[in-house]
Amino acid sequence: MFTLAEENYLKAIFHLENDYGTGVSTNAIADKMDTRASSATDMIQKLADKKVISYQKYKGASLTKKGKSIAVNIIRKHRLWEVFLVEKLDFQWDEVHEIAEQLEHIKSDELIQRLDLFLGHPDFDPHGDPIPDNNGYIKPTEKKLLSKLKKNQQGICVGVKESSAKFLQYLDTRKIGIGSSIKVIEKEDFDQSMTIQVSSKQFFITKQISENLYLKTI
Amino acid sequence: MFTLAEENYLKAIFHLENDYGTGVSTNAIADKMDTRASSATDMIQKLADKKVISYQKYKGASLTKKGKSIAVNIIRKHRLWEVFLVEKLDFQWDEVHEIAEQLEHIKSDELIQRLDLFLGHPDFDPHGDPIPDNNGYIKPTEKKLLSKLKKNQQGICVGVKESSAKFLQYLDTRKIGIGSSIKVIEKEDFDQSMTIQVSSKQFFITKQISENLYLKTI
DNA sequence: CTTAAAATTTAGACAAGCCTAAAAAATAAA
DNA sequence: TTTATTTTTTAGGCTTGTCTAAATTTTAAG
Repeated sequence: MFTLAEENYLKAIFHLENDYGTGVSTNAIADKMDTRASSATDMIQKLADKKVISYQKYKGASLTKKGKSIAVNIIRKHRLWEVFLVEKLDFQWDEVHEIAEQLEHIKSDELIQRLDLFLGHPDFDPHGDPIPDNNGYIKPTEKKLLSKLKKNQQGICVGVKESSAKFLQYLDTRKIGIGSSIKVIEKEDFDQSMTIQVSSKQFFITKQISENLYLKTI
Repeated sequence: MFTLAEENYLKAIFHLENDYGTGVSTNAIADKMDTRASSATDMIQKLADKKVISYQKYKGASLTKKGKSIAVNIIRKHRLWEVFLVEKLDFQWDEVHEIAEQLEHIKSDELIQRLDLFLGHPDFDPHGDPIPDNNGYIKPTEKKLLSKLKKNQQGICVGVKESSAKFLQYLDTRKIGIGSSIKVIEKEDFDQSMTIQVSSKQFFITKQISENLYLKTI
């Protein structure tokens, strides 16, 4: 069995490997966990002892098959709970992350199986992230960062990269959400800022925004 | 803020005061928490420092107003989650206790408020225990242990005292549940065993059973 | 009322998970 | 390629919550 802290480290390492490739540095982990490198080293050694990561001193860490399976299961729980909070309890999409961070650690396979059924086996969470199935399989989705689009290209918003409450609220006030149709009207080479059109309205957005919005191009 | 362990101790002390009166002994707490008296002493002293129990060495502990309010809130959460598990996820009443033991520690007032609304402000959990309202008020219910009834008296089952899976399954196999009409057919003075009638069927039950079933007499 | 038994507390230790400070290794720069 | 910088690890300490063993207090028995 794994402690709360162990589970959170495994999840962090999973996300880091996903975003920046395999072999995660101690500093990257410490950073993600908002802790010190020395604490991260301690935990990395413990997780290596437990065979959920492979690790060589100074060379970074990678999840083993077992570690990945545990991490994906936690992510599955997190995302299912987020769907529950939004669909059943009428939370806004920017309010659910912290609560799901707690709920994801509840231990009961039966619970998750029944929750999944209750929610109608959803494929995506409220931020557009795919929900791993019971075997840990994550359906690959073709999505592009808005920042990668060129002038006049368009797409449907299918997800957000960052999901902080602040960012989600920013989107809310501009009526941008999952399903919104977004078209690039103008793109500035110098600072990557853009003018985009969302259902007849035009907005000016910075690179920081366009790098955190996923689109499915059409 | 209170840790998981602190919350569990507060809950235990609340139940002990409820069942056996105010001023709870260290041993009783240790017993309930399935730990050693020395560990209980440590925690009792910590809780006293935090002003959630009043405590004098060798004289037992009692919840302060603040401590009681925290304990009741945890119990409220526990019972609401039990309702959710049974009503929405179709769990059996004997399967929900352990999961609710975890869920009761999720920290979010908003969550509980919305869950309560989602469930339609239930008054009782699946074992017949009253759900404290948002202010911590527990509606007093007049209920009697089946063991207190005399021959030929009858009532409606409104709750169970013990809620272990084993006991609940025992009741299930005999089709006894919340709402069942139960009549005392015969009562043995010597060992307090009884013959009871539940919807045309008669059963022989021991004292151990009748002391764990609550009835509303009619 | 004095002694035996039971209940409770204290003392000292340990694991988990974190910290700071310092040492060691790896990487980048001159 | 030698030095400087950054990254990572080690060493030693702290808190929480637990334990065992021993000391102390309370209660019960004779």
